[in-house]
Amino acid sequence: MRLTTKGRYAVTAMLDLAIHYEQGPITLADISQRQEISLSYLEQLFSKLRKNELVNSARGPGGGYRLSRPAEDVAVAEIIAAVDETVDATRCKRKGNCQHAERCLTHDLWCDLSDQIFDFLANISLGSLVEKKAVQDVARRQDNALPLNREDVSLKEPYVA
Amino acid sequence: MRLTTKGRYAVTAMLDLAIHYEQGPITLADISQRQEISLSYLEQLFSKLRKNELVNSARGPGGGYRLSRPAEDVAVAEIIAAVDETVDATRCKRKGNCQHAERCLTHDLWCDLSDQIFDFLANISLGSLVEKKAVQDVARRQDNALPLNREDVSLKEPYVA
DNA sequence: AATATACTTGACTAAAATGCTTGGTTTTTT
DNA sequence: AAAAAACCAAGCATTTTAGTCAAGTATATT
Repeated sequence: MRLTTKGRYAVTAMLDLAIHYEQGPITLADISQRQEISLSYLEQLFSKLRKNELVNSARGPGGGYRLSRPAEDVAVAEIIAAVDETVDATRCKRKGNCQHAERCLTHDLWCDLSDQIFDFLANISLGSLVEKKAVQDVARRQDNALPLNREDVSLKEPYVA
Repeated sequence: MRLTTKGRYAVTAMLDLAIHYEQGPITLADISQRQEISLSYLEQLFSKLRKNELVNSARGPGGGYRLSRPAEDVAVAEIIAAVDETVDATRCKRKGNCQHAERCLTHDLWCDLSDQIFDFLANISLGSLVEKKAVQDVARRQDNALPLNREDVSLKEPYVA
């Protein structure tokens, strides 16, 4: 299983989209500021998310990204798979050729673990995360810290990390 | 969760110890040949395993390493924790200060996942692995490929990777 | 039509982690 | 004494990570 900052960033960004779904297309600049992820890194991630049809994009002023499905139908496992390409704890990509042409001593153990992790993440949807109180609290804090709306963009000061 | 080759190597080496427990102290050179892990890397891993009291060492000819407890009482999670120092999927080491002084949007998700992985690995003992047929088959293959005993070391040819 | 805004692509890179290697030293047995 | 093993420390080459940067292309507003 590859579980790196990349996958975490992708899930965080997708959750941000889910939370602000009502507000129409969300720009990467907004996500960048709220979640403190560099804009160009987000661009890379969203390129993959779009190719995996997890988000739709709209160009031009007023554009941005939206979830392409209801948040309830998007599993965390899908998001990580979309950006990390693999959800696997073995070294042989489950082929069983870890030691020469054959399997190593612990091959089955890592396969079982991979299944376990995948099942866990496959059964958690963005929708279920949005409903959690802890998530809502953090989202409220982030929105208050950076209260940007399309109506009063002029009010905001430049963001400084 | 850090689940790298390091942790996999450590578990594999410990499983090798468990399988050959009857044969008295096992040298790292034996493990290195059977499991195809470099000797000096094994030394580093076993330094940590010893500090965590998972193995006992004996120096000098006829020396080597043994499990310090019955294989049934050694959880895979302990081994990985001993060499990787952490079994954690969050970026903040569970402190909840992932975003400035506060928690990030997905903090709880990664905490839950870490717990899940830890529970899985905490409930698998070396003993339960030794009993598995797949493991026994691989072990038999490895022993046949490199039939070194303390009695006929002179028979073996230099190992070539 | 001009412009602002948004997305796309690809090359590049600093820093960290990984998996070793080298070169020793001690300790114990024979 | 010689050999076999554990023990230790420093360094290193490669790969991966987590981005940045630059130069675009596309779209919507005005």
